[in-house]
Amino acid sequence: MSDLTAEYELDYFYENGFTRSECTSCGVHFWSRDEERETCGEPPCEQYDFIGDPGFNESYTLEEMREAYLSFFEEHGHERIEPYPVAANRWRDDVLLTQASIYDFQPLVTSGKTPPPANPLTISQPCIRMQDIDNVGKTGRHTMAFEMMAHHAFNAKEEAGDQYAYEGEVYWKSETVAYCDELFESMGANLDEITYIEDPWVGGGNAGPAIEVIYKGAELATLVFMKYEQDPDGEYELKDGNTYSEMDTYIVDTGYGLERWTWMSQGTPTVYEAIYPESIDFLKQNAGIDLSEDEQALVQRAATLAGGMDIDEAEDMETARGDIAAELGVERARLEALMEPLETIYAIADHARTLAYMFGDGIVPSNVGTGYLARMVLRRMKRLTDTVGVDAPLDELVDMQAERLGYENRDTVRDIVRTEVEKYRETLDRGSRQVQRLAEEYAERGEPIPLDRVIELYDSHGIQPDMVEEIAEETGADVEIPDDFYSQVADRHGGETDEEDIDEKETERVADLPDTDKLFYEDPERASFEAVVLDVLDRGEGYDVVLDQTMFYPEGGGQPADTGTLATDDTTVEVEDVQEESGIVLHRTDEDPGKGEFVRGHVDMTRRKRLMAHHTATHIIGHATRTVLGGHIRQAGAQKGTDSSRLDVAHYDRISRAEIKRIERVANDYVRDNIPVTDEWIHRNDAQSEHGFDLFQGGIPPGEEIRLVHVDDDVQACAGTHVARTGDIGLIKVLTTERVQDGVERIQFAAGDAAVEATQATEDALYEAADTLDVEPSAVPETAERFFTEWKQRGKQIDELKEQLAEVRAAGGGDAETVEVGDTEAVVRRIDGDIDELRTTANALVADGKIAVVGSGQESVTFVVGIPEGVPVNAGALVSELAGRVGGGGGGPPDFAQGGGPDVDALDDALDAVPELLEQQLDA
RNA sequence: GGGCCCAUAGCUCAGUGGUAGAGUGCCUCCUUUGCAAGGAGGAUGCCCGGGGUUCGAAUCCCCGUGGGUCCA
Repeated sequence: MSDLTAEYELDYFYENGFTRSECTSCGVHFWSRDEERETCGEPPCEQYDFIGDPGFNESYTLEEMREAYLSFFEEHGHERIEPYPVAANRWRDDVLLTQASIYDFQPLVTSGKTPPPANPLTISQPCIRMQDIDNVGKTGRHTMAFEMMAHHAFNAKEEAGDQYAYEGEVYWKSETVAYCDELFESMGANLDEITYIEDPWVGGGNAGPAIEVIYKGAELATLVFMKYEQDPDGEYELKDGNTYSEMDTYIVDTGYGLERWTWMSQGTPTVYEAIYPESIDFLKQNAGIDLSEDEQALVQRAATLAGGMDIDEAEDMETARGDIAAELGVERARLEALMEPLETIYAIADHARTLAYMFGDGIVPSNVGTGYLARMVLRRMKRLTDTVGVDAPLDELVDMQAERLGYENRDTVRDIVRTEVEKYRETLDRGSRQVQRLAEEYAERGEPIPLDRVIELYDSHGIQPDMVEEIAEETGADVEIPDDFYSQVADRHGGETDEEDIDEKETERVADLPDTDKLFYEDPERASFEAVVLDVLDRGEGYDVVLDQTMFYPEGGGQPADTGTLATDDTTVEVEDVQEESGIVLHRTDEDPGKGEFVRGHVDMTRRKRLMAHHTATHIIGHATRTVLGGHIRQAGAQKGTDSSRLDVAHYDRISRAEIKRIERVANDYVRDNIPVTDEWIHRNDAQSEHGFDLFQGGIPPGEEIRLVHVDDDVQACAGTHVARTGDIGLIKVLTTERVQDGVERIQFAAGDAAVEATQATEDALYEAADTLDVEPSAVPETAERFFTEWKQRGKQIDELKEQLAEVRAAGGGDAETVEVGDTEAVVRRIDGDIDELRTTANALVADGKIAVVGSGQESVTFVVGIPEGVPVNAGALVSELAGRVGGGGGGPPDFAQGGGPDVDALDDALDAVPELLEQQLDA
């Protein structure tokens, strides 16, 4: 394993009198101005050294510290960049949440494909790390939500020339450490106390040397120097066991925790009291937590030691708590009773802030993706508030944070939280009823509740095991929840199949051809064009024709490919499909037009026009939906077609019929206003800074220049073809909505001719129904209702009549064959009716104290046998015997049985045998 | 994206191949009456939709629809 020791030999360290030492406690290497220093300074090697004794000259609020940092780097030649959303999946598809500022620039900027918005730059990026969820509140320093203040510089090796989106070196390691020192100095920190720990960094396919910056027991910054990428043939083997090679680009990636810096400046017992003091006060008061001075002092002393309460490092929380109690000379139980409510309060505030970021940035609760993570956080927060007795509504707590963070969609955020809390309440209600039933069942039996039932409750119904324990105890049932409960749940999911996406694109000789000139953007209404065949690739099932230029739109952005023809003087070939591979348009044809030929292309414009109408309509429907339902509406997928299209949007509730009507009306207003649809190619950084991330409704386009399509004030990055004016669409008709996932609604609609056709189809159905009912179309609902009611009444009437008929039959007469069996009269009879008639007849006979054997032989044979109480005949056995004679089977309880078989011809013989069979049973 | 669970009376649910049930609510009557309640009787239902297996399906199988939940 290569170590990167040489990487840390910075000129800056030598020029400023630093010494490299090895921590006597944990063995890491670190640099410090203090040559006597023995430990690295980070917990657990040392404890917090600033509680009650701030490490900076002045006390800063969160907002002040953010501003101080950003303006410091602005003054040092960095451009300030607006933060990105916490939902990282808005611009990349490999992660869900933003976990570091560098996420903003992966993968396109770090790989050098696109330029950074500024170079160098500074930013304070909101981040969410779900993996810290168990530490939140306990260590005094962990938060799920935090802002990573950072400065970044993107460098490319001189010899790489201009093949990347940025050139040359801005600055590298020494300058980065110098900035850090200078920032500390400007805050009035004692530079002698700072340690720079060597801690190589590996992550996300990249790696490089990195430095952890420790001051007074707290890690305040990480300076990462990204310069390697994962490479199976690479010469460097790093700590994750993979090999890496050097990249042409090398990037300064720093991270300064805004919350830690604020905390350091205030010296409060925990970070939480430093960053949202008013929330903590409010929650404490609401939960009725009021500490005496002694208790306050104890809490403060415990806080300096709380660094050891890290679930990732501590053996278990109880032991860690015990150690701290011992150190303070108090009982563990006393410390726990004092600390736990506080820790819960801290966690609640952090959960609220996390949710404010998530919902504020447009995440919608769901059973998938970021929406699921948000749901988990919200439910956990609800449980925490219940535990500690906070009765303020969650939407208010989240709103307090959303206000602080300056979100403008606070009404929507509150609405989402309320809806989601209500959903959780329903789940809990449903769950507790189920657990109640289960517990009663097992309490009655005196058995413990089996574990797999508890696992099922959790896995299928979202019921936490401690809820089962609680209810079981109340009900008097036993249940045991093992420590590895959650891993047993995980086992149930076993065999998680990661389907491998082996998508071997054939780039081969296509790569050498020039990019195809796309004519369809210039004039999307034009059908014909002329071109030269640059190459023809035989694909076995057809040919891929490469032209120098084309009017054919290749499939992309949810818009299907054009079809049409290519004609030479000799032949005409059909274009069946069109795909694009790295800038080259491949026309799939049935015949070979001939390489080097001059062709006239003709696009099927009927199809194209329908697709264009649907594509523009998709933008309009999206915009209308956002107008009607709120700014959180975001495209979650789309597919255009010639007859209809669909748009999936993220929304936290079902879309009502009334809302659909409003969406339809708003959409058609845009059509009626006949607004011009315009497009422009602009630099992605300009597009992003002007329009934000809502641009990327349909995915993230590659490249520096991106195409924007404007429809009124709706702007989207889009490569598709559109109508010239919204009026060209003619009409937009919403067809259906369905819920494709929790939190995702699919809107299906038709545009233009297709909308007229769809409306006609609906009308046809209505007219047909009206015709059948012989009423006006407008009377159909009323008439259908009347018919349905009448139909139900008749059903009841028929039942009554059958009953009467059965009584009449039972009273005698007809072709009944009556035999005496022992002391009882038996009636054997063929009634060609349905099973209900046979049953009611048999029941009526039994009520008269007679044995009833009735059979029906319409399409198949059915028997019903009824036996009065006290008569020693087994109905089941008799039916089974009779049914056997008609080639079927049957059975039932001893007093009433049914059966039958397919052989209708054998029915009468079977009935004739009944007296004999009855005698046999009596004799037996 | 994947796994699992659920759908029966207005509501909450039982019913694992053989005559659709309970509690609650509803209606009528009685008792009592300040309210609450008590007694007797009654009506509850395309057992989510569509196919299949079977003599027979609420029940088993398949496909939908709607809802829930866990995981990535």
